[in-house]
Amino acid sequence: MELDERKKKILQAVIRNYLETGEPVGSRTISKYTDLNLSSATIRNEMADLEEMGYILQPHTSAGRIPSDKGYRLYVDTMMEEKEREVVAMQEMLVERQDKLETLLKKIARVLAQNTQYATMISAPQTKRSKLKFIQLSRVDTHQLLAVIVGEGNVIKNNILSVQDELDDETLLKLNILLNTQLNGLSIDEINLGMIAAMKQQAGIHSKLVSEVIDAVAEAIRAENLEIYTSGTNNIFRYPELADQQRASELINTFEEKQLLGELLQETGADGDETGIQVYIGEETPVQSMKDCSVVTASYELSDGMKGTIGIVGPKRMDYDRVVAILRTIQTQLDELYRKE
Amino acid sequence: MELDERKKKILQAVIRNYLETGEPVGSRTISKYTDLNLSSATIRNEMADLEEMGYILQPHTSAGRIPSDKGYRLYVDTMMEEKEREVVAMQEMLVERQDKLETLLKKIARVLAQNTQYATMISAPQTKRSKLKFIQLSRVDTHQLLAVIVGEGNVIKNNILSVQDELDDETLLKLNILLNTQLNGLSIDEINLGMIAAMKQQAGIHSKLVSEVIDAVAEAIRAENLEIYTSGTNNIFRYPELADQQRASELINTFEEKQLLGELLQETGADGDETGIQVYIGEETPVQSMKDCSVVTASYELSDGMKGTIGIVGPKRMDYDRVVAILRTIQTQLDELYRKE
DNA sequence: ATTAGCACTCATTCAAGAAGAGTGCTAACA
DNA sequence: TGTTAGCACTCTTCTTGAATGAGTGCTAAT
Repeated sequence: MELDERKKKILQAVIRNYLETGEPVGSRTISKYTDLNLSSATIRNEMADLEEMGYILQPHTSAGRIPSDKGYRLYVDTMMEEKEREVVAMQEMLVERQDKLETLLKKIARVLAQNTQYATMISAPQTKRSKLKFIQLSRVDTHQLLAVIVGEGNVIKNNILSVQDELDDETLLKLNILLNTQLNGLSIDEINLGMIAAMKQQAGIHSKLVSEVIDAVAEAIRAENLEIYTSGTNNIFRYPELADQQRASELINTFEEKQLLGELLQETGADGDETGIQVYIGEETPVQSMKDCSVVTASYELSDGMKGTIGIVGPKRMDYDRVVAILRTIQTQLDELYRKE
Repeated sequence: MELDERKKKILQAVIRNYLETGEPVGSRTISKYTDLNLSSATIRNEMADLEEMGYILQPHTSAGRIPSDKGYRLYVDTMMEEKEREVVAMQEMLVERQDKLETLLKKIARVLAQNTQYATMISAPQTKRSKLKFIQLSRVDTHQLLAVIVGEGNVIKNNILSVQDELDDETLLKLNILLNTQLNGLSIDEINLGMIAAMKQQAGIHSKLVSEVIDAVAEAIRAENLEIYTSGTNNIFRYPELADQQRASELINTFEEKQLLGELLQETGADGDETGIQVYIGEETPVQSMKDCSVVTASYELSDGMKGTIGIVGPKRMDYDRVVAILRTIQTQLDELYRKE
């Protein structure tokens, strides 16, 4: 059987209607809703075909039809029209660049959640790729050093290092100079064991103490924890099909634990189609607790190598058009904000 | 009418039983459950009295009784016995002091949630009170300075400051020395406008630029945002009386927004009885969305002035004895960890 | 003061019936 | 041959009423 133009139109009508109402949609509704001028009986025949082909399904014998994952997939891939309107409102929220990346990301998550009425998440750029701009060791206590590490995009890391013996001012100064000249401009990926060994050698005599510090700094730089900010998790209660205890509890847990979210968001980063936007429908998502949801992810890039991902989680009858449009807007906003400088 | 010994015993039995089952408890149950050797009829009479006095109430005419807020209150104030057992398991989780306060607090929230099966929250100590240990300005870019501020307990604050003109190395060094000598050991509360003015004067000629920087630093020190970490929010789904959509959604929202939590936690800090532990039952909580919950808060103190609060949110039939015992353990743990150094 | 007994209340459960939405199929029609 | 009207059928949902059972309040006896 072939999916001709009329069947497509009917499928589209079914999906659009279901997106709005969340209720199974019957043949009579379609007959009136579309401009096809077909009777409900004809629609019924076509719908039976569409069901056989797997694009829609019936919750029970005498109910209307709802889109299957396959149906949504077709819709997203070929029938969707991005909505431009309503997106502008977000712009003003993002115009000024925050000096703290964390603040900016939290704000984006928040605004997105409010705007879409779905749950949102956003991963901070991996520091692995970001280049070191500045390192500084300072003494805060007799046996404690503070290491401040600044990366591109003003990502800041602090670490308190404990040392056995006391460091004199001169050694500290030397160490600072050494660390900066050696490591400046490198990305964390590029700092390997060989380089650290070389640095230890250069540092010369104080071997024991100094190497201890260098190791600690290397460790601090390396320590990677993927920061993820979420917002609007309680939006899931807006959608009855997600709001029952079982599902809601699992979802909220996933959002709280954040670890699984990380995997989901990172997967997107890897799997880059040209737009950086990706849609997972139902079972397609790699996170089990979201099997009744759809997830739209968009990767963003602040500057070279500083990549993160934004994700929006909602019911399968999510307003794909709008969500994709909004994400695209944010992508360009961030791009403009950080590129042109 | 007077609350005699027997009535108290019956009330206690009703509450204990209700804490376990979550179901209204009837006269017959009490008759068997207690060692009073009274028939259900007698119990019924007593229960009628207790109801009249407002300690228990009937969901509907022919149901058993459940404790009222007033009943819980009496229980918590006079009948509770803290449970010692089971608490030990937490100890090993906290033995080693984390170098990052944030990590420690998150961990506490997590462990508490897992241990109690309630939702938990913990506020980081207010930096207002904490004494400055160390300030450092560094140049990260031509027009950007990084201010690192370390307080007692190794609380670290970073701020990127933007400046109009360029600062030469010498001025920067001077500024650093000035800031440290002037401000070291003071708490943020103590840094007032007069002091800042004096500093500007001392800094001398470069008035414009320098005063700009000093203002920015003062601002950075002052900027107060109460950090709150939460965990186990989805535990509320374990308790049917909280798990319906309306309530659950509101609660989860409160936990996500965190602002209201802040007010709740701060209130506790102010209102210090000697143990630092406080119980809010039902309507007593200042947060509207928790009117069907009970909240137990405990303040902790890391070192002089570094005070924060831990909160546990659960159903009114929360296991008060156990929760209080656990919180008390944590208090002493933190105390030992930070005092003896 | 305590208890046994009994009538009464009310939430909960279940089954049966009615209503309504929507289908599939057949037969008629253009 | 594609489209449509009509009708029987299916299945969910809502309502109703009866049965069940837990638990009470009250009265009378101990």
